[in-house]
Amino acid sequence: MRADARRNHERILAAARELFAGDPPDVQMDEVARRAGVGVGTVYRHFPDKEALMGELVRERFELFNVRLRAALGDAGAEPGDALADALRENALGLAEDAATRFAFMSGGERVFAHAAAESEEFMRLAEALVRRARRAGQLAPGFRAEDIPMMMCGVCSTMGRSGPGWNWRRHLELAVRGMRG
Amino acid sequence: MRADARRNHERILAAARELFAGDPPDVQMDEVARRAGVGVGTVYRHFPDKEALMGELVRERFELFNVRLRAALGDAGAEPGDALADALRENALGLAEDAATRFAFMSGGERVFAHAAAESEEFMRLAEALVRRARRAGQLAPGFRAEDIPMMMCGVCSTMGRSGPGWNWRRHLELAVRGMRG
DNA sequence: ACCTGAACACCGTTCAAGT
DNA sequence: ACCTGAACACCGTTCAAGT
Repeated sequence: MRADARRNHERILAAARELFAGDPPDVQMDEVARRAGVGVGTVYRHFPDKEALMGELVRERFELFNVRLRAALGDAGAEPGDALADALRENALGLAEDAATRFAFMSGGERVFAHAAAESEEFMRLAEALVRRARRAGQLAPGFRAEDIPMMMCGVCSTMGRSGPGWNWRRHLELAVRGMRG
Repeated sequence: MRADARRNHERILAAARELFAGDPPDVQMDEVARRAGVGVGTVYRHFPDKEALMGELVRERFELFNVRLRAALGDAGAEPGDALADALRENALGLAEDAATRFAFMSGGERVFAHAAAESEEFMRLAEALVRRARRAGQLAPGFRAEDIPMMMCGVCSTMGRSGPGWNWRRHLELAVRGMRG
């Protein structure tokens, strides 16, 4: 990839992140191009369509999730149940601060997740290892599975950035964590 | 309201429900009009815009939710904690079978909920009464509040109709219910 | 190789004309 | 009062021309 192309690629992603963090449903491709300082055609050269742009945000977020899970796995000091719960809390916080990616997660279709397939599979492997450890230590509810984690994180994500009396994603997360632990 | 106008109103809503249950993001207003057997202008005469159409779906769903909560309140036989949990299960099932309204819930903005304000306030009153009873019976987790219910239902809703390994809204719901109960 | 932006297609919304 | 649907505006996407 030519140097200018690589720079454009990054600029387009940065522009998308900034704009989607603002008023996500109203983001236009022309606007992304303008903010990135390129023509619309260039946006489409790098990302086949709008969904692909969102897919890349999701893929990068999974990479960040995985960094946290790996750190939790490497941390031999903490109680396994706490290590898992804290990793989920940190990941939730990261997502709460990234409205652009939340939008991609919630409104993106299959293709968005297909683009992050490798990273989400790695996520599941790491989550399974953490769950196994916590289970052995007797710190999880009997029927809980690693596969429940994406659902619960998706649920907590769906309450982020929404307003309403009593709406607080941290409370929601703790409710879910209580369901996960014994 | 004239008889033909009332009939059109119902037809438009029915058409919207059917179409939004199919491929929600692709539903067009022209298509709603065609299926309802009216002109597009008539759709707009009855509903100021697309969001208003979704708002009405949400409002009617809250009415159904409230029917269940009232029934649970009236049922003196069951344990209060079970009465609450079962009402939530029934409401979740209703929503799971109604993809059109799920779309309205998840992708609708503030206006969608503003349109259902009266019904959602009634929902909170009923939920608070059920929670109070279950709390007195010692059947809820210490910090749980009625205000947590919309968050948890929103979370479970966000996993409905999505596919993925292990994705099952009933499991997600039971996880949340375990967090709610002691 | 890669970039540009005018042009096209599609769909939400309006409004002049009709009953 | 209410209905109709052609017309308009907006925005995702393409592609011929450029470097």
